Amino acid sequence: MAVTRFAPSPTGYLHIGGARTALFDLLWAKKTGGKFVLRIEDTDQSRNSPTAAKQVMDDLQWLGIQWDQGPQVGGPAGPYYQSQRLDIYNRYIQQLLTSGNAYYCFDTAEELEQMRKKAAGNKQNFTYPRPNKFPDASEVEKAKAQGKDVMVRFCMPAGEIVVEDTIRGQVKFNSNDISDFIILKSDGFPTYHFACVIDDELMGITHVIRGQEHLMNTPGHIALQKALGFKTPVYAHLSLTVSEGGGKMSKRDKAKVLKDAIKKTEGLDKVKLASVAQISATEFEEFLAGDSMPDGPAIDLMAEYLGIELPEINIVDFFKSGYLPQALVNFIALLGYSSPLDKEILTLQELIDSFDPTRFNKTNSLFDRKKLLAFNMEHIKLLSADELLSRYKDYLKAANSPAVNADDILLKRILKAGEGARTLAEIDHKSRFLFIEDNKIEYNQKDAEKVLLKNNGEGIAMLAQLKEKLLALDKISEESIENLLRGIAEQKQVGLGKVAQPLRLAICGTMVSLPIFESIDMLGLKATVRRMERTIEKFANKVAKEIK
RNA sequence: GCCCCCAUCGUCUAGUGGUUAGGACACCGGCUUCUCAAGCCGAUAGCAGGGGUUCGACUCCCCUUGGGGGUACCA
Repeated sequence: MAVTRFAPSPTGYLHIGGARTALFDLLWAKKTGGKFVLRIEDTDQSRNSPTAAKQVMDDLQWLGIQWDQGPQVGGPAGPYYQSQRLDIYNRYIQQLLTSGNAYYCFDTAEELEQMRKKAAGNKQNFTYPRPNKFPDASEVEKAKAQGKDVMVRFCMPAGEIVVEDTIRGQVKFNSNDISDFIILKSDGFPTYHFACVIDDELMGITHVIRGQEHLMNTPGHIALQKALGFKTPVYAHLSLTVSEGGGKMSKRDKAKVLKDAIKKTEGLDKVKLASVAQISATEFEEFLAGDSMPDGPAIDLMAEYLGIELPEINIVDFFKSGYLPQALVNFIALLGYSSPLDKEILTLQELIDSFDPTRFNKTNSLFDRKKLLAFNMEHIKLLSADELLSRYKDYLKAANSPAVNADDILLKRILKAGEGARTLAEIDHKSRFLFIEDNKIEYNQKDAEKVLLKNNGEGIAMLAQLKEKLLALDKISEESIENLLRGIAEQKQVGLGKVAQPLRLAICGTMVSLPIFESIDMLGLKATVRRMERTIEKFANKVAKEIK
């Protein structure tokens, strides 16, 4: 019976790394018949956005990762927002202060910076110089009166600390390397290290599953647990997901692509761009110049304005690109973990039922988008027609597709005709022609050249003949259209392509669409003919010119 | 700099002293084909390097190299 928790800090959308951690939290809890707790770690007043917690929860739910205890659903150990638990933390701070395991300090950021520089100059790892005598109440009062910042640090005990990690085995740390870290900030909020230890105990968390970036924090947490008389949970530090460029996969990957694009764009209106992104000119310049990155939607807003595509990092990015949550869940579950089942395409339920915590591996993994695409295709095939339809409608809405208002029957036909697509976006793009007015079709010049104009305009000639025969058809159906087109091809001793491609170009403007018979049937005879006529009209004189 | 983690095909991985080192995705070739996909068939491809231990190392130990993480009044 494992009680696990996912503890995001609400600074933006849920990203792929967080989703993976949450997934394994869920798998572990469900497999053992335990509970999965969601806790919002909003102890950084400057970085938390009020909407982010909601976004994170929406994303989790979209993925099908539902928590048993936490915001929206409640539970025995609430509240589940850390910002609402300040009085609890304060009680434990007092306990530590009284027992001599913590002490006040008053350093400014500048003073700390100086100490760090000095340590670096000596090629030494910086650890906070613990005072021989801890400041007493009167000194605290004095510091407060002088307007100084007051923080509380944890007194790191001496000796070796061993982390027993399910994935990594024993990892040993020397306490001398670990600084007396701050547990209470000058704004009265606890730091992550403190709040998480308190809450894990109070919420009965038995298994802490988190990214490897937290491994170094663990000895400090264990020391804290000992000082407080808490139990130490089972730890499992997950290998990280890295991106092609190397480095932990994060929104920095998006920032990099965006920055490069901005630098390449000539005559760019930077003031306008900053305003689009809803950031100040200073923030914008800092973003361009260095490593700083605006929080929130700024990066996506700029990319949208510039019309460039950024790599998907956040869960919503994948949603908007036409991925299925089932595919995403399946894919990230197989990063740093392998299923005991002898297949790779797995449902969430299969993942839960077969979950085996000994099957994690220690190596970082690269997020391979091509493989995700393949998984997505398989999961599209796995869905029932109704499930697919429902997902597709959600997608169309998110993608602002003109197909949003189409009725279910048409959408189902499109979905059927689009079988084999790798993303919902592909299906949408291949069927956009159905939702454009006849006279708004834009022709791809290269494609038109190839199928209409080449060989003295044989494509145009084909269209003219086709039009007559299509009109003569007494009953239009996929079958009758297919028979007609195949008949013509046979009669003329040419491949079906010679007949179908000009037709496709006439109705879609491009050489890529859903299969031609279905396409025409869905479009309808009248619209098809109108588009053919328009195409003939538009290109006939070009053919004449070429013949000259 | 210091601390910590890691190392099997291009990628995700199986493998726990004796295997023809297996699968999936990608790539390449072929078939199929009304486009893009899809489908079918096939091929190429891997134990980072060096020392040990052992009758025997992909597997255990050490070193080197490489990659990653941490080094905040962020989480």
